Amino acid sequence: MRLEWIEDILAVLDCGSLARAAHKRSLTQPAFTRRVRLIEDSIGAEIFDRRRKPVTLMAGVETLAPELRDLSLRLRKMRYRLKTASSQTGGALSFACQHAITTTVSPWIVRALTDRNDASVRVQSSNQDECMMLLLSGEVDFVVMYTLPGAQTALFTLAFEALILGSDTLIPVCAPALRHLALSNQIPGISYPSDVFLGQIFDRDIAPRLKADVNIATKAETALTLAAYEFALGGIGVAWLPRSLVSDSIAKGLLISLEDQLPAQALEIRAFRLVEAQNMRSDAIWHDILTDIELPADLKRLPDVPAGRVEPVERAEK
Amino acid sequence: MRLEWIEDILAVLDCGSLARAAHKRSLTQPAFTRRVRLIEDSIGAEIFDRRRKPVTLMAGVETLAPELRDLSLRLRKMRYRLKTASSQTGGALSFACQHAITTTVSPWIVRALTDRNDASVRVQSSNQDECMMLLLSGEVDFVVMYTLPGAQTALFTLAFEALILGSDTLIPVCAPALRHLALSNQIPGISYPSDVFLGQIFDRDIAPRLKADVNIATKAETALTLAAYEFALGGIGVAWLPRSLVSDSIAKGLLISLEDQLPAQALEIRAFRLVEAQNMRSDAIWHDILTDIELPADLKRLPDVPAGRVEPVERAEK
DNA sequence: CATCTAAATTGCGAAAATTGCAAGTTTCTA
DNA sequence: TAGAAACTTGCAATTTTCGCAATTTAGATG
Repeated sequence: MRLEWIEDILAVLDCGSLARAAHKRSLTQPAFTRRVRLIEDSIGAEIFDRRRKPVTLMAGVETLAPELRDLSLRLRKMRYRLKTASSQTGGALSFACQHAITTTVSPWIVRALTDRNDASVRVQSSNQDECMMLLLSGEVDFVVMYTLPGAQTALFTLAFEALILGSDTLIPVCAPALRHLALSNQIPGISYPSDVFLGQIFDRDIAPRLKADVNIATKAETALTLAAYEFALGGIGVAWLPRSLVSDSIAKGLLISLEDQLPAQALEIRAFRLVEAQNMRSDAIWHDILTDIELPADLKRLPDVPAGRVEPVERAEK
Repeated sequence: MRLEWIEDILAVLDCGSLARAAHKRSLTQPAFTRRVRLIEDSIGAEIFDRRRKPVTLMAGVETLAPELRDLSLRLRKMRYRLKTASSQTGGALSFACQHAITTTVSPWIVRALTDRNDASVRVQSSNQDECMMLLLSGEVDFVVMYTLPGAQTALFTLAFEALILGSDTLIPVCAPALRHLALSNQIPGISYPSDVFLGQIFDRDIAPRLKADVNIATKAETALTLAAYEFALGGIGVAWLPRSLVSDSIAKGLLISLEDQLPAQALEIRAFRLVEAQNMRSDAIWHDILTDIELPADLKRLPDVPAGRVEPVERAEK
């Protein structure tokens, strides 16, 4: 039995097919098929239902999902505790943020923390799911993520305490040379894979608002906001990027904003932490520093959104 | 994180050195050293304290031992539940017993169960530790093991319910041709490794009672009672074997008992089950069949030992 | 019913991991 | 200060794991 296997099984459950699960687990699809069969062989029973084409879990196994999730989490916690049991990283405060946040918001947070606190700060960036796992396994003290204004992204349960740090907007931009194309009905686009957060935002909240006769032809796809930024600068196509990231380039005329012609999407920047397991130091930081951190102008909290602590959002199944 | 790793770590904790842990985990010592380093590399921290020569766990890691044991058990349980979730073995009742029991007592139990019950019965034999793990992980309904008369073998906690099925005696036997040697001061012996149950019995309860001037020269060592039996028949040396196993051979003159000259050790045959997690059927079997199972004469309960349910024995650390 | 397509499996060669054996090192112990 | 026990390293053989390409299979479509 391995943590790896448990996560493979859960990936199949969550994704609904081997192909998508393979992608989630960063393997080619044939390799994942084999690994899944290895798991079955090791355990000595059929775990996956191969009678239908999108392979799913056997009915009996789905019942075990909650226990599997719990084990996955506890194993991650154990790994982390083993890691820190001897080599006391001790003093360092750590947080995680989505890749897209790393370049815009996180420097301000790090500065705010180091200004008022002598302890060192560790930052790591990852995708949304992984950020939450880092938080749940105790590996980081808090996470900073983009969320949709208002409320319920998946995964946020009563176990989290949230704090709005600021706001941002995902705006369509392109190189000035592309202006004529961007106003046509056949727009060259730089898109995000639909399994990363920004890709989901695009698919769910931006794409539906495009004019019916407008078609976006994906020229490039990347999961990394910074790569999309470079592509946009290079004139590959139109990219939806956080305003905070591109405001400089727009001011310099390297990029132009298309938000008058194409839909944009407001985003909130929130910090989350576990309500349980808080130590004094991280508590002080949470209240003293994060609640009124001074972000640059284009990341300021929107006036109509109440700042400060918000109620934990409604529980949602993934 | 793997179940394998957790058990490796616990083996080091329990054995107190890499060498012994390697043996327990059935690897050569160099291979185990490497695996242990692989674990450390994967986790990214020192887990083992190499400053002293018998390598031990880092102090901080020992703290995590209870959690590690719990995870180990839950992973085993999960493996079993995954195995049985789809392919409902359903009807079959199953039990495990020590290797030494398999040939003597278990046939009678199987017969008693199949006589009164239509369901099929699964038996597996293993060593003592593994039997307990099978029981704890729910993989078997009960286990049957030799114990010392009276009480506290290791590992038995309040979570178990015990039942005395019968008694047996570990007696010294040899081929008739060896009688003269067996009565000398230099006895050729067939011994058990000290990490199996019968080996521990021998080291702790039989060897100390040998006359001071008697020396046993180990000619052969085996963990399997049946192998020791064959060795004894083949005239390799003196072996301590359950009376029930050798009574036939003694009657036929193939072996002779040396219990007048050398120490013997009475053993109890007990069944154990978890007090929790009992279903109706296994409960009925426990009470109706096991409590007054009819064993052959040489396995009968000793008259001075009260039959029937006994109180759970005292908790003991391994 | 034929055809098409998404999804899963299989063949194969390369890269990586794992292990045992033999030969060192290091650290206790007497 | 030997000697021994306990651990580490070198090395070669074996096994696993993986990606790519080709093939098969279950549903969907016309």
